Amino acid sequence: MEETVQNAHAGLVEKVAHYLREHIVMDHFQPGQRLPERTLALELQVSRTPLREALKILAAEGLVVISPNRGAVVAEVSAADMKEKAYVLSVLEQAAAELTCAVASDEDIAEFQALHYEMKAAFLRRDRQNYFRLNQDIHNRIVALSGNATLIDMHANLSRQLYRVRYLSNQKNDKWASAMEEHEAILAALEARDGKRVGHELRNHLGKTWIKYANGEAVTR
Amino acid sequence: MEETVQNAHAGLVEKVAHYLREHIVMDHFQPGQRLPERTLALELQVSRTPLREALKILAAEGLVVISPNRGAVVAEVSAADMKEKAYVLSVLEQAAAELTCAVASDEDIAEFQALHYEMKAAFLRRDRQNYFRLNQDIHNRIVALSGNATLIDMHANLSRQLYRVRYLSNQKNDKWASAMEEHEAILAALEARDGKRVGHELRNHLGKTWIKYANGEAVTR
DNA sequence: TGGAGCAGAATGGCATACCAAAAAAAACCT
DNA sequence: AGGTTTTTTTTGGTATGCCATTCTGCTCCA
Repeated sequence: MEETVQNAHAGLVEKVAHYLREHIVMDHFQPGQRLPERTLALELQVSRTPLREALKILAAEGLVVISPNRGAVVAEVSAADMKEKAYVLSVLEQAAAELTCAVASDEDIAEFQALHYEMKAAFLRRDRQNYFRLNQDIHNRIVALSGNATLIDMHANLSRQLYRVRYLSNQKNDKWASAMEEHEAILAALEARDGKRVGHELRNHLGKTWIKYANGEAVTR
Repeated sequence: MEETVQNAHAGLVEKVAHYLREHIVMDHFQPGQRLPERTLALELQVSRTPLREALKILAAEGLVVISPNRGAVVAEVSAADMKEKAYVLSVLEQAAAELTCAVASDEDIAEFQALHYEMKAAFLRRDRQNYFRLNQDIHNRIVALSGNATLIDMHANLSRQLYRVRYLSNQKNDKWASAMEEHEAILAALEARDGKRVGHELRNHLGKTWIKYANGEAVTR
């Protein structure tokens, strides 16, 4: 865990790990694809040592799978896996929401409102790109405000693993309008600082999103 | 993540990681204690390479902290950290319980009953050791039956990190009787296959356990 | 006497070399 | 020609060495 703002000057393995994470998550590496150490090391202009260490980290995060004497492979993610992860994600967000409601300041709520209406603007303009970004932002902020570092880390981790799916889901979501409505409900509950309700709405919202994805099949090879 | 039954013959890093995990979790290494590569490698009779890789894994799991150019240190666990983790643990167990109730077979429930009454026997004999073991067993089994691998992994991970605290908490728990009562309630809800209720009782149960700990201060240096 | 500065020792970071296991390819036998 | 065995090549696992950074404690100066 720990999420030192990485990058910059810190260790090579962090950079490598960060690089690989991004590429896996953004789907530049296919699931199942092998990650041969020498080749990759050559490409990244680093030696095998930091690369190997980075791979161990990614394995611990569940993004790659390392088989003994067989090396690292980009983790296969079945629709079932995604559903599982999404479920846990929703559970975590629900829990975070309850905490957040208990501690959010007026300014925090105001910021949620601001983000929400920005997002609504993006929705009205059919600007999926910004809608997606703001949507993510709101969800992350709900978790961030919870103040529970463990929760935040785990959420961030899951969120990363679902990024790809979530992004694609956003692109072709035909029930966009209803998703927007659900967000209205979330905001309303936030304004009322009703933790249980926010949690419930969130869980409902996320559940729907993912069911939509799961049915539509997708991506995962 | 990933929890291949490891051990046995698999890679050296797995063995080293497993060894360190156990020792950290069992409190054989003090929080804050440095883990110098050369020294440790010498002790474990391995070279620095697999040790370093093992440390990266443990860092990803949150058991050690690695600072750039400064090496690995057993993660400090403040009472606040523990409370955070315990909270998330309770959230995960609650979620797992709901799933488990939905899928548990009659045999599964029977096994819960069996374990419960074994535990009750240990309680009546004031056998804290076995009480603890059975208690853990029940909680783990509830999660295991959920069928959600992500949830299971995350729970196992958190559970490890809390092992030390939980163990000590068990040793000096003066509200043992009420804890036992809570477990009665959990079993009853399980028998009724009332997911919501099991989840609620579990969350309540765990919450109390940890509050007891947090007040009593402890361990954490 | 106390603090700033400066060796020297300790330690982590990265690269490389060597070994063993597995996979691929080639040769051989039927 | 097909399949099996053997050899070669590839690839991951581990050890070690060198370099950079940090830490320690000593010296020297105010």
